[in-house]
Amino acid sequence: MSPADTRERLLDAAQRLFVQNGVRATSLRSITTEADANLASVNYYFGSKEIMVQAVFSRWLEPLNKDRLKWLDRVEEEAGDGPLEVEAVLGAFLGPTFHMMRDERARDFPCLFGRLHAESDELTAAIFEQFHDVQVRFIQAFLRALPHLNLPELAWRMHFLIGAMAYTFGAADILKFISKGQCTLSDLEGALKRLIAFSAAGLKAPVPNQGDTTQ
Amino acid sequence: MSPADTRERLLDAAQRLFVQNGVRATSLRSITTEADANLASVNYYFGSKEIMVQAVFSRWLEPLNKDRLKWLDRVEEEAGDGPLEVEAVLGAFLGPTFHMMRDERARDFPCLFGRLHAESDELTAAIFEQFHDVQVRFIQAFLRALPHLNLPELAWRMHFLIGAMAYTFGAADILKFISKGQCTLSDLEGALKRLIAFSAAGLKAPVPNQGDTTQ
DNA sequence: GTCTATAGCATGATAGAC
DNA sequence: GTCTATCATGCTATAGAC
Repeated sequence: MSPADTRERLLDAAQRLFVQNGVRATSLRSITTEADANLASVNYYFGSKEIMVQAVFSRWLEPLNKDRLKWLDRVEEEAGDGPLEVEAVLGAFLGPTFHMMRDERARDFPCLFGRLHAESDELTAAIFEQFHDVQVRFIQAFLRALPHLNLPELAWRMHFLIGAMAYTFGAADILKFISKGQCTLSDLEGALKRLIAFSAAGLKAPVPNQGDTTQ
Repeated sequence: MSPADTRERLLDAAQRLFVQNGVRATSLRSITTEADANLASVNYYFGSKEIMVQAVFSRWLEPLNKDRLKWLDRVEEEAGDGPLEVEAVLGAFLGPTFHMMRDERARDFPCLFGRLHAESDELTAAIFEQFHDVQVRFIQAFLRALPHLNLPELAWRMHFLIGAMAYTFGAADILKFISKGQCTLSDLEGALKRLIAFSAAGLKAPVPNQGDTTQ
């Protein structure tokens, strides 16, 4: 059932517990117990809790971001010299995360990542550095798809978009609460479609009048 | 400078440290040191750390939610029997939070609350129960302002909206990162206007075709 | 590679003097 | 109300047997 390799079992167990209780609140003891491994194994395989936390995140974040870029490559290729569709760029940005939830072992990673934002640390800062390439490429793509936005306006709207995404995964229980149990994340296609529809409309909205757009 | 009352000083210090380091990671020792009070004072005034955490949140959340309802009363009154404007309902929902940031003592509460979502607990569940009235009233108002949405579709969109809001306050450093330092939360009016424009467009967007809308 | 045992430290809570 | 001192517990990390 679970992989034989202790190192992988530790990562799986840590990920599961991080989702449930947060990174800080999860002890090495609970991880090694859950992984059916020895307390000392974490330090044997990783050297410290912090390095292990990094490993938990990098394990899925790296392929996830590669997926996003590959997907964006395809979208840009198909568009050629023509206009770039916002919905397509959004699909490249959001799709891989939703797709990830079809893989049983990666399933709870989007939830974990959604929750990470609140536990910001020196630790978190290191993780967000992995987004540099994705950030640069998607800013370019969005600017091309949304010629009515300048960089600061786009930055605000990407921020709202990322918030909506992070919250969708990290706070699914609140969705259930709002909808009186009628909405859950289990319909992944529907959720993705809804998030794209919502944020495409938000991104396309005209910029409201104001004085200074740089703050 | 700081209020003379120890109890208040403890709440202020706790709030400040919770924003910086998270609730779980903040020790009673650091709180009492920051508040210039004795280690035993937390247990003297509150009985336990958990009760104090509740107090930190209730202190601002209660007036905040009352503000939202009063603001919504006014919006509904002005609309009379006519149509209800989405932007006005959004103003009632979001405005009080932004307004709160003008009060020096409450300033970092929206950030704290934005970050809370990721530290969900039995503790958090109790806090979210304070939203019952606000939730009921705003769902009604949004349904009236957005007749093309049914409850499940609205619930999804409110979820996206709350995510964007929580992230705006809780992850302002990421906004700075995306915009290469050009965007900050310091222009509150601008931020509120942008968030309303973005989410009004998202809420108004037509519902994309799909089979089942209940999941 | 896996285990036990434990060092060294920080935590929340409390008892009791003032 | 405020303080010191301390308890019991839990934590990360490591040393060293097997």
